[in-house]
Amino acid sequence: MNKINLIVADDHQLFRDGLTALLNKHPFLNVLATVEDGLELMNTLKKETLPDILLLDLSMPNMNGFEVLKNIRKKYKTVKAIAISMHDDGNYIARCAEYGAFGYLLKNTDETEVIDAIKQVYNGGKYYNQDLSRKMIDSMAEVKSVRKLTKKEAEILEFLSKGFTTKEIASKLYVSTRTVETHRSNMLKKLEVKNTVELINKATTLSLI
Amino acid sequence: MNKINLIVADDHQLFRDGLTALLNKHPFLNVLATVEDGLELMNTLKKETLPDILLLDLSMPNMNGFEVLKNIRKKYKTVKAIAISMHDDGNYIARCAEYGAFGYLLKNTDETEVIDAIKQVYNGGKYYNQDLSRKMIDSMAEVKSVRKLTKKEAEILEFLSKGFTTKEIASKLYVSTRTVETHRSNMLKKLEVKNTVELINKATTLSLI
DNA sequence: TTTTTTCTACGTGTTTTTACGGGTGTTTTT
DNA sequence: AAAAACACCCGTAAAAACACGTAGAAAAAA
Repeated sequence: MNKINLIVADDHQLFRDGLTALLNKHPFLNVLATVEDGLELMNTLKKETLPDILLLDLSMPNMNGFEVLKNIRKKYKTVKAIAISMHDDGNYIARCAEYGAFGYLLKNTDETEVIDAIKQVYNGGKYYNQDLSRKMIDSMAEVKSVRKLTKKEAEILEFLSKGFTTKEIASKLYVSTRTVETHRSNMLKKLEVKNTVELINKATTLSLI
Repeated sequence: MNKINLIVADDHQLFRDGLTALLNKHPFLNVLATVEDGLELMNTLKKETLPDILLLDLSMPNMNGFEVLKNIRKKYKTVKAIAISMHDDGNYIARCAEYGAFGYLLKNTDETEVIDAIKQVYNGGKYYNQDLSRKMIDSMAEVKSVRKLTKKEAEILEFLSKGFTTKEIASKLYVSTRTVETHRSNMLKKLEVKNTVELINKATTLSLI
């Protein structure tokens, strides 16, 4: 059996190194490289041998895990990504599945499960454990009903989440306050909430923000 | 030189195991146990040999790192805690210092720094690197100026952060909406912000919430 | 090229927030 | 023990934000 080549992507060096130390105890695994964000990853893939498996943290600076997944699927079809996240969140999981991740692991999983997942994915399978699959299905209904926010809406949401007032946002975007209010109000309807604080809370849990 | 006995506390098993694998490569370190939350830690300390050093994640369920630090200082004076957090946040660091942590490390530090910190603390020193110390000092002024929120204010803030409206909160607490508004407005002044969203943002970064 | 969606904006009536002020009881300082 | 500071409560009036409907032009999708 050939060695399985891996790359580990996570923004916390300690986690990265720890995980590598852990993986390296297994003689059939070979960690080719570790990177701290999506950008570095893409550069590494350009230059080095392609790995069989990519262990990918979702929350990274520069280019997050979701972006990475999209890119990988386009440019490096042979690389199979397994997401590693600390969020036990149906929406995250669903998005990973959608973007073509071959597996999803929680950071509070154990060594055995990681190894299992790697083996399974390497052999052509997928690894989403039951608990996670259920969460994903639960969140589906909700996510679908939300569709997406439009560009302008997302832009305004961004400002709202930083605490800017309607007036401030209007002047930044060179539109009338009414327009900003309309966009906000449309978002309230889309997400079925009643005020800005709830909007931001919900947008956050749906990772729209 | 005796071996340095350690306990690792973190809610993510993979991080815990990874860090342990990493520490165990060093012959003078000995990981006595790993635990996944503050409660389990306190139980372990009750029953087992006391460690020299405790590597302590701050964000854990059941009993978080800050609570742990308080307890440690009361009951187990010989155990020296080093906080390991992913938050590069002056306020966190300051609170750790206040509660008697002997060091503060970021999760994106490297192996060398961890080992350094452990050695230094074991030998009677403290380990707060320069960058962090500066952040702490920066945040000091701000934190002090904030004083504390009163009970009622904190209560109302809690509701606000969950997206309840003024009216809803008023009826929950059996006071007029005007009162709720007054409290909110006082908080806005205290934290020097201009609306509820900013209030919640700031309260969060100051960990008042 | 139709059709649909998105972005922009307005009007009107309602609700919420803000600014300013006042009152009572409790705790802290002097 | 008196004075000062704080915490909590509420009112009015004006300003801002909001709800809800409408609607045209531009952009995207079919």
